[in-house]
Amino acid sequence: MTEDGPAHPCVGGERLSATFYDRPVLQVAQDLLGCVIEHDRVTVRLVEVEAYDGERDPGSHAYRGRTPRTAVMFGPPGGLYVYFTYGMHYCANLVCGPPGRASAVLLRAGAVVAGEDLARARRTAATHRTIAARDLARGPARLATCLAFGRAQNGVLTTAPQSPVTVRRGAGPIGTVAVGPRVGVSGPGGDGAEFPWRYWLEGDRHVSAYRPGGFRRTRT
DNA sequence: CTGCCGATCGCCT
DNA sequence: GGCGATCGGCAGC
Repeated sequence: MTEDGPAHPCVGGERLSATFYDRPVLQVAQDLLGCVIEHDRVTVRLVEVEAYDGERDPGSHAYRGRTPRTAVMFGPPGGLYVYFTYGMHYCANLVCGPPGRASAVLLRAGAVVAGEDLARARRTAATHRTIAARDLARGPARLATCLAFGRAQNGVLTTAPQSPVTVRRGAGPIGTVAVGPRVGVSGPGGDGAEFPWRYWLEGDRHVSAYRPGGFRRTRT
């Protein structure tokens, strides 16, 4: 491999660099669509993501400042932020620039393009059900399960040469990018009017089915 | 397909 | 003590 000049943007196989992540989060989020993420023999092509801005976005875990849980988001771009939620699920984000701003992109859904049998085994072990290929990584916690993401992967720097988690450009065209409200975000801006920061590949069957406007019912 | 609901526990107030 | 950046089962259309 040579160090001369940047890789051609359409060539697959090159790991995304710190430069890729060290840009505004909305830009990084859109550019991640069509990219592939690999860990422990399973590869997923990203078809749906959401952007979170640690400074101006009340929906971000980092909005209220740095805590032990959110520390990774304040670290270098390209870091993997894995968090545990609802008492049973893990979700994964990629940290973006500028450094220290605590912005990140939530990986919401993808298509398993390699290691399908292993991905299915992981999902089956978690659910004790048979899973259709389309549903393997259709949702942030499902995607994390396919890739075997857990506490051990929190803080992994995906741009490091020996990183166990790699993110690369996809090979083919990505088609049309759709934009809309984020899923499951409540509170100020939760309706998506202020932060339409969910991006997905239009028409892709692997995009999660959860309604962007899914209203949370206040308990009566 | 849609809507409703419970599971389950770490995090923050 | 309250509430999630969720998921799967079930009922109903």
